Formats: sequence, C-alpha cells, structure tokens
Amino acid sequence: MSSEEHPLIFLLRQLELYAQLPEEDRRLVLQLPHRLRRLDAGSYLVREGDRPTHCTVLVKGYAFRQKVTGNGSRQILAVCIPGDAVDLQNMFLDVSDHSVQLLTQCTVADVPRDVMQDVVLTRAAIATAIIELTLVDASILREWVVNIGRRDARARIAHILCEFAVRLESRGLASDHGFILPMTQEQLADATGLTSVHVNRVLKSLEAERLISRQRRNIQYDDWRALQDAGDFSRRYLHISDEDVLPQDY
Amino acid sequence: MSSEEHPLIFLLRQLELYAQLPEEDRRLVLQLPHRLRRLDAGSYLVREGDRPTHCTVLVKGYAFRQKVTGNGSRQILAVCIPGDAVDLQNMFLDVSDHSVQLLTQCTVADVPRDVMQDVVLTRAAIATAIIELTLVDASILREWVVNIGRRDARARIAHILCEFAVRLESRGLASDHGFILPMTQEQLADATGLTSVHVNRVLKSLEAERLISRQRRNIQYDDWRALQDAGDFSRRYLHISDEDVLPQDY
DNA sequence: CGTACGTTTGATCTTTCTCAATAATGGTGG
DNA sequence: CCACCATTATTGAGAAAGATCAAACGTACG
Repeated sequence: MSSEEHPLIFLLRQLELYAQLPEEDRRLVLQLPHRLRRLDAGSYLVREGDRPTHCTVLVKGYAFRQKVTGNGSRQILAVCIPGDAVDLQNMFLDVSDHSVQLLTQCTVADVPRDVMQDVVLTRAAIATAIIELTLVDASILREWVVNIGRRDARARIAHILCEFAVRLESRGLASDHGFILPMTQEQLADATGLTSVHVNRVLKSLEAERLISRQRRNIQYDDWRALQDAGDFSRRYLHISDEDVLPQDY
Repeated sequence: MSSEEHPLIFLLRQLELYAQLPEEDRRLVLQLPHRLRRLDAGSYLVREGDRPTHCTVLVKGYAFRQKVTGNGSRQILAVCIPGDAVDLQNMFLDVSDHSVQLLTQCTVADVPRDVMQDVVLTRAAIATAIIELTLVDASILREWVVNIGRRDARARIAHILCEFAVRLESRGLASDHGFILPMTQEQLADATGLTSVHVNRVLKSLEAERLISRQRRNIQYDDWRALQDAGDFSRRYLHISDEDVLPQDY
C-alpha cells in the first residue's frame, strides 16, 4: 500500500494545514492504532446521548452532524468530508450532544478514545493542530448561524454552495468549476433551515440567473464571483490560507 | 482582597467544572499575569479581522459574540457571562472571525496570548478543562443553529430564556424564579434570527399564557416546566452536571 | 425637563411553508 | 435487458408566520 493510500493520510494532511508537525509526530499520527470499517449511507457513527469509546476518522465518503427537535424536524449542523475526525467534538466530553450520520457509503477508521486523548495531551504540535481544527469547526458553525439567522433563502443556498466549493477544492475533491453535491435537496433544506420545496425553487432560480448550472447533484458554478456575491460569501471564516485553495476569480 | 474577589476566580471555577485541577494548576491560574480594565457597554473586546494579542477574561458584566452580514444585519452568536474566557476561540487562530462587544459595563482581565498558550500546552489538566470548555461552547452553538433553523418564534424565545436561566443559575447569577435579562429586545431578536417587533409580540404572548412575567428586563419564569416544553428545551447540550444547577421543577 | 433609547401597537406586505400531485431517476430482481 | 419500485426532484395553489413601515408611548439619564 503506497503512503498515498494510507487510511489516515487525509487526517495527517488536515492536521498539517494547521501546525507544522515534527517528523516524529507525523509518524505517530500515521501509526495511530485503528480499525477500518466500511459502512452504508445512512449508518450512524454517533448517536445523541452516546458515550463514545472511539474517535472516528472519515477515510472516504461524506457524513453530517444533526440534531432532531421535539416535534421531529431535523437540523443538519455540519457536513464532514474525508480526513475529518468526526468525534473530536465528543472526545473530551462524556456524552455526545448530537448525532453523526453517513451521507454516502464510507470507509471510516476508529481510533480508541484514550489513545487519542493521550496523543493530544502529550504532543504539543498535535494538540495545537487539533485545537485549531476544533476552532475552525466552531467558526464554520458560527457562519451557519449567521447564514440561517440573517440571510434570505437565495443567499443561504448560494452561501452553502460556496462553502462546499471552497472546502472541497481545498482537499482536492472538486473539479475545476464545480463539484458533486453529496446531498439531496431535502438534506440541503435541513442544513439551511428551509423546506425542500423552497430549496428546489431557489436552485432553479439560481440556474435561471446563470449563477450555476447543474445536472442533478453535479453543480457547476458558472459565475463564481456572482455566486459569492449572492451568498454574501467570504472565505475568511474557513481559516484556509489562500494558497491552499484553487478557485480563483475566473 | 479576599480570594472571593480575585478577578480570575470565576475563570478558575469554570475550569474546575470540567476538570479536577491539581493545587499547583489552581495557583497557576490565579497567578496568571493580567491587566484589569473597566469598559463601557458597547465597547469592543475583539473585532472581526483582528489579530488578538491577549486572551480576555470577563470578570464582571456581560458580552456577546456577533457577526454582521454584507447588507448590515447583525447576528448574535453567543452571550458571554462572568468567568468566560472570551478569546479562547481566537487564541490559537491568527485572525478573529467574529467580534465581541460588551452588553453592559464590564471589568475584564487581559492575559497575554503566549502565556495562555504556554499554560494550555504544558499543563494537561488545564488543557483538558480549556478544550472541554471550547467544546461546550460549540455544543451551545449547535443548539443555536437548531433553535434558529428549526423552531418557530415562540419556541425560539422560550428556548433562549431557558438557556439563560440555566446558565445564570449554574453560576449563581440568578435569583430563585427569574433573572435579569442582560439585553434589549432588539439584541434578543438578533440572537434568535427575528425582528425586535416580533420578539416583543412573542414575549407578550408568553406573558399572556402565564409562562413568564416580567418587569422590563426582569424575567420571572412562573411555570418552568411549561416554559421548557414551549422551548423544546433540555439542558443536556449545556453539559452542566445536574448538581451544579439550581432550578428544579417546582 | 428634554433627549435618546427602548418598548409597544396597528396595518399591510412578503417570504416561505404546506399540501398535493406529477415527473424523473437510479437501483433491483427476474 | 426490462419492468417495477422507491427516492428524489419539480410544479402549482393557497395559507401562514414573520417582516416591514410607521407611529406613539415610556423611562432613564444627563
């Protein structure tokens, strides 16, 4: 197996986005004991109320965080992409406050919780990277609050499309002018506080305005600048340095 | 000055909610070098885009995190209460992604950023507490996303009132059946993704239903059980153990 | 005692939701 | 390969929650 295919390589790369790791720490990360699992779309990685025993890393595929309200409606809180350590949120807390469910068929790696805690508490560089990663997740969450609380439906959808574009491109998971949206319109609705019917209408109108075009889940941004404007989008909150990101203004 | 009045005592207490600190670490926290400042309501502690040099601890008074959208509307992201370390969010990131503004006249303590980083990276117990604190903040933020994205106005307001009640009581900052809301109806609107006009109407209707009563900012919850039900509120996401909290079902 | 800010109220308008039906699409077993 | 089924996407009509606009009323504070 080439190092390119190492299951934890995406995790390592993500950590290195945030902190320079000494060679020893890099080895340590790749040698983290773990168990690989392949799971179907819809499987739960974590359920609200669980006491997690592992920290799960997404090796391949997509997942999302969610909570369900008392009257049964769902809010999606974040979308996880390959390399994301899904349980950092819970690693230091006893009980999980939300669920994580797979969007697609996935390969995941389970790292024992105590090993992960130990690494974080003894390796300063890794601790720094993990803390920064957690803070970036929080920053994204803050932007979601703004998006849902203070932007109209058109801007919300444009904004979340921009976010996916930048995040996916920063991991080399998008093509030049577009990407495959890893979710249904109903899930998009649950992520933006709208209904699927309205999401559909907004998508169609963004298409009619020629900001995007699409073939089913395949989104092309035909006018990246205009899409960002429509979504009031600035990549600052993602804390990704510019050189890590591909999409220029073209 | 008695230890009760030590400016960092609220910070220490908050850390100890999340991790057992050895005596040495407790002393270390209280002896953190800091500069005290007294600031008026409306002052900024952090501005979006700043490169913070200090980690500011709220000694007395209230503050809130906010972001402003391109068209000028504001979203409040969190309310900070005494003992909160306002800049943990930014301590490990170079550029602040949101602003922090004072709700009331405040006393704050500025701790140099590098001192704080050093403490976190060398004292495992303090690191654990700080990480957990950050994760609890993220959990609260997730609940805010749910609140704004998937609950109607009445539930949103009821929910945020419940959250304040529990958080304030857990710090001994509330009286038996109520508390002083540290914000205007307009700020409440910016926290819940509503308009101040609508917040006013909802408050009046909660009053008419006898779930709360109020004299200006002084909120009394007359029927705590019903208020929780109306707000679909469960304290789990606050990660406060039950014995730390006062309000029982009475 | 007047000014600024916060609260309250009414009338009207818009965005988004709800309900309902239809059309694509992809996957499955035969 | 084809027919069938379950999801997902699309469209229309009507309803409702909440926004907007405008004005009046309180209250604290200099």
